[in-house]
Amino acid sequence: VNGKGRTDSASEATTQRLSLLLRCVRTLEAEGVRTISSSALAERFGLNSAQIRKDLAMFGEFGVRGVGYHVTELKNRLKEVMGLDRTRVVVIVGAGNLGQALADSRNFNGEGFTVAALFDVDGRKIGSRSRTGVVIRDASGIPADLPPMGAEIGVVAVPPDAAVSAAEALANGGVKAILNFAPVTIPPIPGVIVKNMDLTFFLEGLSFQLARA
Amino acid sequence: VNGKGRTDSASEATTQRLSLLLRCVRTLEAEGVRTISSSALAERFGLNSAQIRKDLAMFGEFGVRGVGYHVTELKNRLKEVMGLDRTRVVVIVGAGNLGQALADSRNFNGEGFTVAALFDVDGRKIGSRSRTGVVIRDASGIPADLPPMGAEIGVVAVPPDAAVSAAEALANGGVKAILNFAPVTIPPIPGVIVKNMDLTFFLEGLSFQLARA
DNA sequence: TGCTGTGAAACCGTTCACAGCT
DNA sequence: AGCTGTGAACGGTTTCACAGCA
Repeated sequence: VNGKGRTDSASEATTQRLSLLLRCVRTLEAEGVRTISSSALAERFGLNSAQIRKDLAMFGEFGVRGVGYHVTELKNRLKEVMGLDRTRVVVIVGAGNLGQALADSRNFNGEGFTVAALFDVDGRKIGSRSRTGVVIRDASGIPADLPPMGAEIGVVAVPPDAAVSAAEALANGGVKAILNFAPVTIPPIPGVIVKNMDLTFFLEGLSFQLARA
Repeated sequence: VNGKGRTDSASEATTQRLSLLLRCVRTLEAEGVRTISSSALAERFGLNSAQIRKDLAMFGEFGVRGVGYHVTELKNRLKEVMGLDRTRVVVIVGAGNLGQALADSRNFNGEGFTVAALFDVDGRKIGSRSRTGVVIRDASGIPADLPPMGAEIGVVAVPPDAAVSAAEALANGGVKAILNFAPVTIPPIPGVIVKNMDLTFFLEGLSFQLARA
């Protein structure tokens, strides 16, 4: 809640739409488009113009009546609102296939994020590096190692039975948000945002839809 | 829509809850619990009992008044309803880090799914196998190779600019559902269910929440 | 008595439609 | 004239509360 009376909720769905919107705006900017109306945006990317306006209105008035939105300004405002105007440090627990894939991925590096380290319990992996050079450290050092790195986001990419303790170690190390890939519900941790990205749910969701098609 | 007047919608949220419920029920079964009421289930796993009953009621009446649900029966009914009582064949396009991680993952194998093949354009990878033995084939053979495998689900794990054509190739090969990991919107394909699992959205979502905490 | 299944109520997010600014 | 920003209507989902069955 801020002083101007806007900015209340910001639901899950809104959040996703803002990410999508940012991607669209980047595309437009790359094409050299200077200005765009909510309806043109909606038509181009298959969205709803009223919803775009509602979503944006949450963060102030940065459209120009009779004209639309200035593309570059819109992009910067979105990045700012989403906290992408600075780089956040990410650490990943679990240097298995998935953990290394994430550490090396474009998503987890450029544009607001850097992966500072991988952590694992496997002595053979500790000390080596991922393909793009992210160091693999000993998982027992998590609470002590994170503060100097300034890690804000922790990713859990370990087997199910190790997930909860990995999350706790990350929380002890001071991360403020956790992205969990293990098919396990992480119990709530005070002061930490936990987001589950359970791949099982997505696959089972598809299966479910296929079963009733 | 079926003959008994139930089974209409089944929203996204419902679908996810059913997956979660199945996981909970499996846990209970492993603990040897024979029977459980919706309120006990709700309390144990932090859910809402009325919602559990509503979700289940969509698929018939399999609770016992005054008692609750029989755990094993509930599990079997859920598996059936979600189409997990048989094994679906999955193929993955993109044998990079992520593709291989998925091919070898527990999620994508046991419990209703098997990964039959990986596909890639890189000649050095073609013909080799993933760590757990999934063959890597030439991506140009997708449309021809899929039908004999009986592939129903395709996973897109390629760089952004190759994602749309990968999805089209999968559709031509006859898959009925696609799970897309590339940060690109796949245009709708008639007769194919497309689900986007954009990792960028999840990370940006966390950043957004951190920015306003 | 105890719990399910379900109509009714409350809630939330989306869409509509227009007043008002440029 | 054109488009934003927004109050009001709508539709869907969640929660409540209870009738009815074991």
